[in-house]
Amino acid sequence: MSIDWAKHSLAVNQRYSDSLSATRHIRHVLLAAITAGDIMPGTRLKETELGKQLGFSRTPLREAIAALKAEGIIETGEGGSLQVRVLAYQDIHALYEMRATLEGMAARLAATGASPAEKLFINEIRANETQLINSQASAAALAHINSKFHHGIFLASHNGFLTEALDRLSRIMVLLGPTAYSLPARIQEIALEHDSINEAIQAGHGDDAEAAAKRHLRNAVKARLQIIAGQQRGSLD
Amino acid sequence: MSIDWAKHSLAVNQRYSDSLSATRHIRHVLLAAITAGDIMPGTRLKETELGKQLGFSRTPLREAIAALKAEGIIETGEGGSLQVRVLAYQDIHALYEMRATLEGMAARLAATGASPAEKLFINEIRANETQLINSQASAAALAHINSKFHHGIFLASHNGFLTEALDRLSRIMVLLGPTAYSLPARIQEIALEHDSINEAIQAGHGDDAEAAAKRHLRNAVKARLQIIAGQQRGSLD
DNA sequence: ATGTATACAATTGCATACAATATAAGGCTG
DNA sequence: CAGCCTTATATTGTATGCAATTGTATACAT
Repeated sequence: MSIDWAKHSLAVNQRYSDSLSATRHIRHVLLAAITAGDIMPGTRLKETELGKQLGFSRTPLREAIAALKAEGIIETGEGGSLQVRVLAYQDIHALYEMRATLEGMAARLAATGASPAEKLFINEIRANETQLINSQASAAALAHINSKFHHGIFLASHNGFLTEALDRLSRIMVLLGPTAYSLPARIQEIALEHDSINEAIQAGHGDDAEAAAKRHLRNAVKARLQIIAGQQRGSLD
Repeated sequence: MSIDWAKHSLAVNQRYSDSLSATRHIRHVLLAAITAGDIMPGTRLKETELGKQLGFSRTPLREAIAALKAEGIIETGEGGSLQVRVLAYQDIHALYEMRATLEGMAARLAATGASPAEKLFINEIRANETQLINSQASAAALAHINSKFHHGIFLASHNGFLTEALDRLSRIMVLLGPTAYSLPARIQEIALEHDSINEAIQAGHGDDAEAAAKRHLRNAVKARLQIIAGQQRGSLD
């Protein structure tokens, strides 16, 4: 395998201006590589090889891996070998079930407790998303603004544990591969669903916001299953 | 500080028959020590000292700490120094708010999706709890059976991510100190609240189970605030 | 030809050694 | 006497080396 680590390194360094410990740096780079699909679930990770490629010794590497194992991104195989976690089919349902509950909670709290500034901010992100969709932006750009919209709601919940739990789930979601923005038909649906969440939050209607968020995620899992069905190949050769 | 590490080590070894890697062993021992109150929140942890006391080198120690940092049990101070996480007052509300949502979800799923065997198991734990209360068992024993009751419901939800999230919250809860079982008046209330959760689960009533679990946690946070108020001392000397 | 056993290579787990940084103390100067 | 700078010590961050375990390949026997 030959992965362009510099690409991921750069994205990290831009934000932290090189003043990141090796352990945290490695953790970010590994996450970025997994998110980008450069390292697929099930890939075996060899400490020696990774260390050489990244230019760090095994000690900080192992610490970063210990953290990622605690988060459920990396798992140890039977013989102690390391690999990127492979999600089972039922994990997908469990994952979206959790997200539905937690994002529903976040939307409710945002509707009832967010500050005016936070609501304006969420509304603005939503407007930007509309612009991007109308300008036929790339799937990556749409996925990015989508993250910002959801994350803005998380933060507006004013509950650090909720935000952290949802962030953690988001990181695990990248193990599922391509986002729903690879389905053109789904893009317009997402826009409508985000609109109803946003409107309920702006209006301060907690019940509506929670319901809208849960609906959004029920539809999201449906789209996800569609993507997975499209990826099926090889198993019947 | 002189902590009886052997006590915590033993508890680990009993269950895993000494075949635990140093990293996992250390992680368990540290968690046990924090849970037992031997290491209070805010305590500074020095790697060299801990390593010497536990009889391991700093490498596995740092890996265990990296995992605990990822879980939010240990945090790094400004100069990179390590300390057991100190929860802020508002963290308590956020924590219980999360638990209310997640335990409500777990109770609902247990009511609607648990197998007959799982429901019987939960019912049995509940019966054991009644026995212990009637026999004036210690606060520690009551806290233990309480954990088993809640954990049984988590597992019966058949959602690994939910179970993991709740386990994680439970581990963070130990940072709050003594359990509600130190309040004699609360014990009977807990029994009643557990009963209504259990009955709803046994009857398969999802809505009722969720509502009962949420009620239980709203009362729990009230009791927790009472404990904290009772611990107030020194600040007005 | 297939199954098994043995030897070798590769990889992980742990410990020690070294480097960099933060903290604290003590002396010097204003 | 107070404040700051300097230095020394303590603690964290990183690298390397060694031991033990696991995976693999090859050879031999059935």
